[in-house]
Amino acid sequence: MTVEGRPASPPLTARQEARRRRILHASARLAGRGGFDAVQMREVAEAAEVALGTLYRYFPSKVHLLVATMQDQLDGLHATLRKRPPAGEGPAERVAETLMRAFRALQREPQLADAMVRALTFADRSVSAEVDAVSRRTTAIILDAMRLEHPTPEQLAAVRVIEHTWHSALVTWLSGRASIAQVRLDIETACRLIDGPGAVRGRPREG
Amino acid sequence: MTVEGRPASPPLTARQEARRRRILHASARLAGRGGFDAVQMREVAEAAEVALGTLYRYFPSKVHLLVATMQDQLDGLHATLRKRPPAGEGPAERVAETLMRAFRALQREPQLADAMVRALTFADRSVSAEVDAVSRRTTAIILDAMRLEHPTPEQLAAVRVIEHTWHSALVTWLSGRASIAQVRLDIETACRLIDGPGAVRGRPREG
DNA sequence: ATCAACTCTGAAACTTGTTCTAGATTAACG
DNA sequence: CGTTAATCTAGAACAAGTTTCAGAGTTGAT
Repeated sequence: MTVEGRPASPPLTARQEARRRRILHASARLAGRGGFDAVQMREVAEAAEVALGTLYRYFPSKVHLLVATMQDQLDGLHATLRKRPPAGEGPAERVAETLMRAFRALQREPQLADAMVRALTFADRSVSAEVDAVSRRTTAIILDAMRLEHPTPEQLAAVRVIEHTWHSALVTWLSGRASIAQVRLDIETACRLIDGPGAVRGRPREG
Repeated sequence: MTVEGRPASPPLTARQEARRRRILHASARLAGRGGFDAVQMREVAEAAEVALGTLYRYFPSKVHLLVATMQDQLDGLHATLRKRPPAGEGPAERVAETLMRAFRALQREPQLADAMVRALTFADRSVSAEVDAVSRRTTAIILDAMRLEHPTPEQLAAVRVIEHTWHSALVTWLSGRASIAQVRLDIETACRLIDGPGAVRGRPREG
């Protein structure tokens, strides 16, 4: 409820920006080890060389902190993906390819992924603005991969379902209830909605 | 980590069964008021007239308790649905109808829904067996609604995506980031996968 | 009925997220 | 510079989940 985050509000001084960075960095590093539980506010504060009260001024809760960490990581991912766009033939293929690439990135840091995703799904209404920001970034990544001038309403609806699937599949994988292969299958299934019933008449696709 | 739950293991005595019931009842009642945060272990213990240590012997964590509460509620829902099966024409329609009915049930107790769903998505590996049980119950409800003798592999894949969508849409609704109308749309979109590309060319068939 | 093993109770202790306070630092401005 | 408001620090305090422990109560087998 305090401040921070939105590029509006008082712009941060250089030292404040540096503090914010140190905090996010410490958060990601601790998360990279023990996952959600290892991100302990006292430890984050200490690692970032910041008082506990200051940490709470920048991020009003542990969930806020981890969601902000996720925004950070997603931005990095989006930039990476832009540099090497997916090569698939149709929108559905490209989206599936992009998401699986994102998945492999998360696989390299499963504990970090765990921390971020748990925070995201545990977030209550007080974090909805930040969670929404994460959701918008995800949508942007998917739409980028589709590379369509004018997505139809059906395709936009499909994107929503794909996002739900991506998100939920991630959760089941992180909690050890689904394999990567299963996740890929789920994502590919959801992506079939993109060139839905209409597109089937165009061409079956392959890959 | 202790015991409990699985119908295997030592069968519970009548008094133990009664304690378990009191605990689940207290949990649901408290959740029905303030949601996840209102389910405080000390209060649950007091309301169930059980010592705190005993509560933890029955349910090794708050998350375990709430997931067990969800199993309970789902069983009730499944029984209700069996009594009045969905009336839609095709499998997709019936599944969408069923899920929206479940949704309305949750709408009547939004705080309870919040507590259960937050617990479910926050659960870590130590709860995966219980979470899996919830997932199986959900799958059973959907397959019931489809009313197919031999669902194809594609349809089973569709069911997985529908479950993901249901689950994730629920989360976004509970955190105030999506309207009921939006949830309905998302579920209907996912349900289109059931009579997917194959069914379009062949025929809906029902059994 | 008796003994051993297990279960339940009540209460304190411990952990970690969160809040609060008093004083030191910093930043903006004259 | 000097002042004033905002920010930061160190540390105590509080809240709720979880653990632990000693003793009372139950249970089951003999």
